[in-house]
Amino acid sequence: MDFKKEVVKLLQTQIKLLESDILELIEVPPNPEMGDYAFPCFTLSKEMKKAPNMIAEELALKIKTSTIIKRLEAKGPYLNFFINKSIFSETTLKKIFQQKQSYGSGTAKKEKIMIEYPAPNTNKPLHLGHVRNMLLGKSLSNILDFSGYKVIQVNLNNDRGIHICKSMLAYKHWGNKKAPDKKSDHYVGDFYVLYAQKVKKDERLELEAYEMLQKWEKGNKEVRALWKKMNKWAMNGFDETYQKFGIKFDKVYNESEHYEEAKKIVLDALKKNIFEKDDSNNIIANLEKFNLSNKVVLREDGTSVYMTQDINLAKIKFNDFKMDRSIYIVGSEQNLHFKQLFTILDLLGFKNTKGLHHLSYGMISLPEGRMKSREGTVVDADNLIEEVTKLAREEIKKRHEIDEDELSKRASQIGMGALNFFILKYEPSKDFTFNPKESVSFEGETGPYVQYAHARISSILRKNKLDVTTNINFSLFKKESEQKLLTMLGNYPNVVAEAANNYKPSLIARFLTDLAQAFNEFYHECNILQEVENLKKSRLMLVYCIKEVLKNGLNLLAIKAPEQM
RNA sequence: GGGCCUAUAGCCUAGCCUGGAUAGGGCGACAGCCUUCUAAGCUGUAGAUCGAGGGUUCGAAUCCCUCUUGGCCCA
Repeated sequence: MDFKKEVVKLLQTQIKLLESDILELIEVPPNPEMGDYAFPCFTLSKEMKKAPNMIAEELALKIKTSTIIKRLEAKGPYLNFFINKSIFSETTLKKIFQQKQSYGSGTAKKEKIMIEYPAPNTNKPLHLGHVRNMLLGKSLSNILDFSGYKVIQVNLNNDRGIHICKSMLAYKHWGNKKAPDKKSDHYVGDFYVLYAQKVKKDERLELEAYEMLQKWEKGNKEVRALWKKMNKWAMNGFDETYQKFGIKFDKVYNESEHYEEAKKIVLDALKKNIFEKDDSNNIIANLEKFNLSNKVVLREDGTSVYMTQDINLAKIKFNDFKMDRSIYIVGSEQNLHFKQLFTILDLLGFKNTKGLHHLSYGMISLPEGRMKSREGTVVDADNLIEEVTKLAREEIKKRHEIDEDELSKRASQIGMGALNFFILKYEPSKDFTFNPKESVSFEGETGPYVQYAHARISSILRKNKLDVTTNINFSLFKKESEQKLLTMLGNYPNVVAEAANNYKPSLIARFLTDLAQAFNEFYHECNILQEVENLKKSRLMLVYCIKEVLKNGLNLLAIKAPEQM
């Protein structure tokens, strides 16, 4: 049942516009009292040389109603359409009841989409920036998968380079060959911070780190062994954190495994005159034609830069998966880098440049300023999880006396719910300041607010199961709050599609706040269990469907929907 | 010096791509609502020259130009 199409059909009986043009024009009135769809008559007024108000009034008289569109009304320059509410209620609710958790999903598509995230450096633990990255990657994967695409999630470890050697060097000097006595990536990170402190007093360390890198490049056994050991610590630690966010990768690439062959591609392209040499003998890509600054792709001493790896990895990944689209989730400070990368790949004749996309997200800073790993002024991912879980635990304890197992389960669901939602509700491109004290709240536009609505419905349905063995009357939803809910439920598939098309999980988060809010208004206005049998059944059906959609949307944001809070 | 992004109430934010009917929310403040389905909730009040100026248009928070602010990047 497509109500909008019906509006188009009715309009076409009187006006000579294409279906697609009319669809573009149709909007939803700001207030439900004004109707369900509106057709603005401004554009017609030029052609017909009449005031839009007049046109609206004439059309209102001429167009005949149908079973689906019950009434139409001219309101100023708008022609407003009122749909048959009970047909709408019935089709929407029945659809949700039948499809359950697949309501809003897209038809299976052939298109394969690769999502690459969070691509950490293996010399320090994951921080708040990675948290944003991981949540975007994870939820976008969920949304695209739900929309019917084949999603491939890959990670890339930046596991070689001078920054890695710095942690290694500090460990070599002051680590006393000890095994980690804490989460192993944090242990590695401590030596990175230690290096930064020591190098301030002794500049020679810098040279020493550089020598270590050279030894590594030459395959020095001792250096390689240390490198292997510490990288394993780092990656094992990351894996634990990925698990907390429910992240799994289809494939993990390591920079160290590919950096040699990457150089060959560059040298080869130099021979073909695709690249050139600059005054300092670096190999560069000349991008002047594209209004981009030139980019070094291989240093004069033959060492590779990030760009060298990225060119090669783009090819490797494509050969591995033959994906149609490839989305890199990387911070906005690398906007130029990715513009250059995609242009360079184009120059090199890479087949799939149209499918490349940099999903850029804004910086997160702290009230004190920018986060700096070297100085230890970062919000650590694991500590953050611990903190929000602890806060959630305290909130639960204020309200309930429950056993430890249940308590820790709920605390984790609610704490992580608050964290995920807080970060995902912002548009990816927005910068924001993270204030640890104020940011993770459980009231207002938050994850727990949405979860709470879900838990309330669960509680109602525990007390009275939804009975579908007898007929449900779908024309009993007379309250404004009920109508608002029905409209929102019907619109969910459009929201999901928009989130998928624009790579914006934030749209789902906004929708969920609105739906939860509409439910809470309804909840306070209308009783369910005390109502007469007919209305009780209808309302149980309504809240059942709201619960399904809340859970559905939360899932897309990788947030659990607790039955009890 | 060049490029990209940003600006909406005390604070955070939606709307901007695709111009349209009174600029939505949230936090905080103030005033109310728990013997009734979970008060992590609900209702109400106060709070916005949509950064500034100009232009396009019947109509601009939305499109164009200039300037300012803050951020990121390149040299």
